[in-house]
Amino acid sequence: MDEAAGRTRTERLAAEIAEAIVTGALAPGSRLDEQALADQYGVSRTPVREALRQLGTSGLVEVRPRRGAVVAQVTADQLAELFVAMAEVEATCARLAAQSMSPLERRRLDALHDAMGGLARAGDWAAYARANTAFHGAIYAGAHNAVLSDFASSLRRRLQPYREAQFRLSGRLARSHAEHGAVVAAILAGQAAEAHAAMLRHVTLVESSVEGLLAGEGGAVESG
Amino acid sequence: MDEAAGRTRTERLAAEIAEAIVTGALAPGSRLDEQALADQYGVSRTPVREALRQLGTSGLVEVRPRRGAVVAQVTADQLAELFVAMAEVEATCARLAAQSMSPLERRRLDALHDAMGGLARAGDWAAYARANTAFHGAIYAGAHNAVLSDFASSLRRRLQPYREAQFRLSGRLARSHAEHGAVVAAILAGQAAEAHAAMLRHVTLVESSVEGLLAGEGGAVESG
DNA sequence: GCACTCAAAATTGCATGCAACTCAGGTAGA
DNA sequence: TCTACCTGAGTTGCATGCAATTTTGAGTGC
Repeated sequence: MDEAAGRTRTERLAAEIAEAIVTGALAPGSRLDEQALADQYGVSRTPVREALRQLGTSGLVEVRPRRGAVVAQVTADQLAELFVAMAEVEATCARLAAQSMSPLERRRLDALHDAMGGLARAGDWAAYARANTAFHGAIYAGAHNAVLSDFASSLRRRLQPYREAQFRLSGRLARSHAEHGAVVAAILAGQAAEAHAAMLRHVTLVESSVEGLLAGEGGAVESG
Repeated sequence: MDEAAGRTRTERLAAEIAEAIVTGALAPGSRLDEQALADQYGVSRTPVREALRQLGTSGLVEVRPRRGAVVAQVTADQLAELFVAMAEVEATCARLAAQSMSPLERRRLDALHDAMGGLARAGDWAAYARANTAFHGAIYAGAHNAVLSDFASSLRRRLQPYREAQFRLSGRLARSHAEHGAVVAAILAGQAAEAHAAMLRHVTLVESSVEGLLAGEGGAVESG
């Protein structure tokens, strides 16, 4: 059976290529040869081209007219801008969530946060990273605004390779959980301004943590 | 040589179709038949398909697999979400601009605001609408963050048909200019929080103005 | 008169082929 | 030796054709 029936080849290709980029299987700067990708996935160039265009508008791929596509090269400056943008948008979502989350949503967010405490104490960074995506996703959803939520998700996906590494740093897990605690407390209490500030602080700390990692790796901006 | 040198047919098509949608020449909900568009623009279906996909990811067009593309139908709820998202993102840009605009950028913003005062007094709503785009663009640019700036621009483009109508309302021009005044004063003074609040207030007032217009038109969400 | 079935038409998804452009390597001229 | 030009391979942009799916409309039974 052809998994994912109903979806077109273009969609599946876009998802697979995006996955390969996000996980680092395709390094930033790699050329994305249409014919090579077509051969690799056993399709023709047409759906490959459409998938690359789609990824181009989402920023994962840079398509240069008549000069081929490459995996988007993120400079240190662009990385900083991406982090600032994500911090601001997530903080906005947190503020809106504090204002408009339903009681059920608040309880679920609280429960999720509690569960992550166990993962942090156990040092299970892989599980924590997964739960972290769900945690931030719950806050996006709580903002009750699909436009902001989609944008935040897309930024998060683009930054995933750079964020994930920092969870392996010793002590980062516990600190992340503590920062989340401040966000959750503000949201549950309906304190909009405080939720905004706490989330901005949290993501900004993630950024400086990542910057420390990158500096330690010696210059090149790589996802590790 | 082909007029717009360097650009591909796909790019030109995407720009032209987007223009047609934004100006209302293509009404929301219209089917976008690939062959018909290809005939109309004198190209084959391939570049049309690629252009439609591209517009799909930017939200102007809804592409349904195997079921064709239509001009994105904006429901009243979605319109409200778009306005909230734009208000929040613009407010964020205003806050960042208050923090990081250069002296030159501040002077130019001030000059632009002054010039718009004349247009408002003259009641030249068409010129005011154009200058308004430049005004908000200057604030995006002043945030010094391409990611947020691009997102804000794309939201603004999507909402353009709904925003423009309200400038024709008597008195709206003067009030818009007064609201801008509060934003400019805060940015020039470097008062970040106040710049944020003033911009949020301004865009939210635009939203309620638009909602009044739509309600007055009698139900259907149209661009007028 | 209305709902359901089924086949033909229309439309999309994808493969293939060709022309135009880019770029690397080599050659002629200064 | 260096610059400029040219040539050829390789890649992209686009057109065309075919198969699969959706849609439409006529016909049938209730």
